[in-house]
Amino acid sequence: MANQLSLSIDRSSPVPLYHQVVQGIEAAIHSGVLEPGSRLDNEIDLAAQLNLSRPTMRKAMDELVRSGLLVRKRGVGTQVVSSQVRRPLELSSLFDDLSNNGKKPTTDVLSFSHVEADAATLTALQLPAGSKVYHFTRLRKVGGKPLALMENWVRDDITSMDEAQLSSEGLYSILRRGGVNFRLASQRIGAMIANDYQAPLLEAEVGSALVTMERTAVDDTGRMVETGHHVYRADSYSFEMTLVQR
Amino acid sequence: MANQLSLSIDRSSPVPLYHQVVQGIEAAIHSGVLEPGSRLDNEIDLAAQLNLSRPTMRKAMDELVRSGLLVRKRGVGTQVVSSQVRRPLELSSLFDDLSNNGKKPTTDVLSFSHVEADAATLTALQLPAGSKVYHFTRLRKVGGKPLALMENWVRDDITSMDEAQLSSEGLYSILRRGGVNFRLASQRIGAMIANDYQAPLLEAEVGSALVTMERTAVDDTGRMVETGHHVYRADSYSFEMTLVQR
DNA sequence: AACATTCTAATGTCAGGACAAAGTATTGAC
DNA sequence: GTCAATACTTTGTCCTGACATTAGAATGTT
Repeated sequence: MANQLSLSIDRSSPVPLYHQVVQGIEAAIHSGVLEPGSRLDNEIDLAAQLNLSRPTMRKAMDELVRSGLLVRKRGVGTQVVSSQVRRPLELSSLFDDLSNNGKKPTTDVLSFSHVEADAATLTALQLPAGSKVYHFTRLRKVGGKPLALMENWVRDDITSMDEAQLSSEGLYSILRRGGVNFRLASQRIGAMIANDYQAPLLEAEVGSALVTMERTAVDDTGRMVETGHHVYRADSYSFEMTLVQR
Repeated sequence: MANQLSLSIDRSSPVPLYHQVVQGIEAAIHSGVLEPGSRLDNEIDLAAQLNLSRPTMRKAMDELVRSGLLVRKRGVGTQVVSSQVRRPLELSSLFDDLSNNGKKPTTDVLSFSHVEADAATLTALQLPAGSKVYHFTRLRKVGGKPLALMENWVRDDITSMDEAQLSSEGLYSILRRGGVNFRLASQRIGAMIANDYQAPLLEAEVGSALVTMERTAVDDTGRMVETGHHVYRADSYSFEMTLVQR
């Protein structure tokens, strides 16, 4: 079962060794060098082949198992699962997702204000009473076709923003440039019926199906940075994810 | 910053040390002993306090960071994020989820057959032409109220099943007892409008919003075990999850 | 007082070793 | 030939040790 996956490790590179291994195996799987179902060499041999220690090799494989590309079984070995399973949902904005897929998203800023937060927003962002937030509504289109209607509230003590920025790039890239390091987000996905306000904007019929998402994002200092309520046309958007059993 | 979280580690227990630490810290966070925003002692001290090595302590904290309960920052320390963020979506059945929350779900088996798989199912489960599968439709109720309408296809070369089993327990517990070790599932969540068939069964209006989920589950040998198409009443169900930045 | 430099504390990465536990395959007894 | 006991392979857990990197505080210089 010697599956020679000729990876090359660059010890002078600033990217961690285990991460180089992760990238190498990912590439091998996606390119078809490692076929679904094939067995890898055992951890010790693999580590020896790459002149790495076993813990480093294990850390790399841990990540691949977590992301669902590999499957391990004690006493048996490690197998490649199906390469066709999709990547797990990531912490990124819709704008980035679309851009990365070669699409050209555009944004219409329907409203923009810098106002005192209402009670619900204060709770969601855990802000003291009287705090001000940016509040805006955007319509995202791809190829001229409306895809998503997005309402967001962003705390104003991190970076300033204006309408022009929002219409030319994604919210998350603005915030990242403002020094925000996102760490996690909790979100809820559901469904609703397009109402009189949403339907014309999304160029859909009143009563057609929409996917809803509510999200609150937290940065590395534990601050709640942003909360939003988005709706997507159900005929052009859905959430894909991979769940991994621990 | 000595945050005495008096955990006790049982070295004779079969549960791994790092997992005992995970459970202990989780409990401390949920019970409020560790408040959101508070800083933990550094890894080395914590390990010393519990008479553990640093790698073991780190592995425990890694898991907590991954699940979104802790946030680490190099040169600074480790903080508790927010106790109110929910646990990530897990690989379990709706039946288990409801049971664990103290609900009493019931299941009506609307149809059940053991037939040759159609083309779409053969593809989804990656089976050879002519394979037979179990195909059934179930209606799940909680407190007498319909919640979900579920259509599933299960390969028949793992365990046999019948209508009676399905009406008394969840699909996943049947499969687990049949020796299936689930490893991962890929799923897609979207929305649709209730049609003439779905609406009366779910006791909803035709045209009301439904959350849709398509899922294919893979076991530890890489076999596609089950695929299904579920719809949920949007007014009583949504998917909650936590995304963690890697 | 403002700025650059140095120091310190904490997490991040990596090594090498040891033993435990779980499956699988082999061997042996009947 | 069948079944149970044994050996082997592979992953799982845990340890000790070392150095790198980063963020922030303290310090010194201009």
